[in-house]
Amino acid sequence: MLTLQFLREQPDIILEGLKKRNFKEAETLVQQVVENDRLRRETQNTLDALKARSNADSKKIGELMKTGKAEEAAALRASVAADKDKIKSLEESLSEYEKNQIEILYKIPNVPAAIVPAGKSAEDNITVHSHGIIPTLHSGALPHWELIKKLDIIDFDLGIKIAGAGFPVYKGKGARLQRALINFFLDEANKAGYREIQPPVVVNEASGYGTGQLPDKEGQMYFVNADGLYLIPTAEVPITNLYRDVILNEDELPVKNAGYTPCFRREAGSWGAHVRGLNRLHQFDKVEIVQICKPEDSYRILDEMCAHVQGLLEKLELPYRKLLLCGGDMGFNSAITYDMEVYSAAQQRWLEVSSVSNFETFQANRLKLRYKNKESKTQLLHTLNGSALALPRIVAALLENNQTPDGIRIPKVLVPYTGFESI
RNA sequence: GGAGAGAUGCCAGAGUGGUUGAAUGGGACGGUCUCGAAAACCGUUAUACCCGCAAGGGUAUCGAGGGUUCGAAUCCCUCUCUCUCCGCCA
Repeated sequence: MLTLQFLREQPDIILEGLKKRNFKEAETLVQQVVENDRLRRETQNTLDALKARSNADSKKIGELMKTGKAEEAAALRASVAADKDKIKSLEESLSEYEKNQIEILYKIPNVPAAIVPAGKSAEDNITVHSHGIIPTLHSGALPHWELIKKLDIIDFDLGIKIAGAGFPVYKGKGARLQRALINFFLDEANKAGYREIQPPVVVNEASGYGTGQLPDKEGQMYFVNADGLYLIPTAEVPITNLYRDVILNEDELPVKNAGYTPCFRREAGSWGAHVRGLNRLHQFDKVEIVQICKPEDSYRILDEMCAHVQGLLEKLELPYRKLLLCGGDMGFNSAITYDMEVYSAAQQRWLEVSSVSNFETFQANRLKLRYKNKESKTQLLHTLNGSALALPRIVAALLENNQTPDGIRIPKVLVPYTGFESI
């Protein structure tokens, strides 16, 4: 959620930035906020003055009663009663303006950072870095959905039997590979200075609003009706919400947390081509890294986080490319996003395995996440997060790229975790 | 699932209708004292919004929402959450 101050003081910068997202309603919405805000302030002004008068009068009545001047008190009472009616109607319109303000603000996406290119779709993203060699596979090489059947390590049919499509069952070396990757990612995060967090995998409504999944993406989350809880689509939600309504001290920054959780996504309406096998699931595992920092540090930290993710991919010996997303392909909350994609050799496709974003104050404003600066003024912080990493597509790429006629070769760095060198 | 208790400032905890944004204690911060520290003493210690160049002023907030009243932390209603005991249970 953009801050009102920003909207009020620099609407031109916002409109200019939102053009890069190809966000058509920008002008209308910004105008609405500014106008609504003007009316809100006007109303609050008269309301406050009226309340001030009635407060003072009430105090006077108390004094008059004490000194036994009942008649004067009665006269004042009448005038206060009259004010009260006005106060009530002004309060109603004030809360109407406040409600409008939130509703409009929820509809305006974050303003892209200066270096984010304009664009409409994934085709306008910019490849800023690539690494590794795309492997040439032996003849008879298979896509991962064939490999997992042949090796009997990941079973979609069993998942369908006990849950539904998109909930695979990992078996034997398949399950152990999952556990190995999770532990590897967590250990690497720990080495990089992240504190490990194990959050709940369900969150309440307030948390959904805090990180911006609600109200927009309501249909994308699984919802437990009986208890009003949402299954988390990413560990970003619980881990960032730990800091909802928090004022940090400057010396606690930056906050670096990381956590492994299963992630649940309904992916409503997004099934079809290109989503075979592990490419898109309803439940998957992911290690997420989350940082909270002072505004002036966030772009340095964004680079640091990207470097961490790239390091993981390099250690896993996976060819990858790093994309700077264009305005139109970026998430609603993000000011800038880098995607990491690995090459999946049998599918001959790039697969997104990580998304590293700086939200600047956009999330912090909703979360009321602030810090006290040196002048002991409270100021909004910046939040960032990134996948480090999401498992299924990593597994898909590992299986496809590392297949040999004799089996799947496990990357060296993982062997201490898996306890085996090939599948 | 059954029964009960509670929700007040950073924390603990008082306050049952009229200068109560809120006693008191603790913590934290600043100062005095000290070579330094401890102790003691003094002081400071909320957030949001509005008006204002500023100084400053106003409004709201004692879980949330509504009601009674000229006036509510205090009375009434609804909701939420937490805790305790019992039950169930990894």
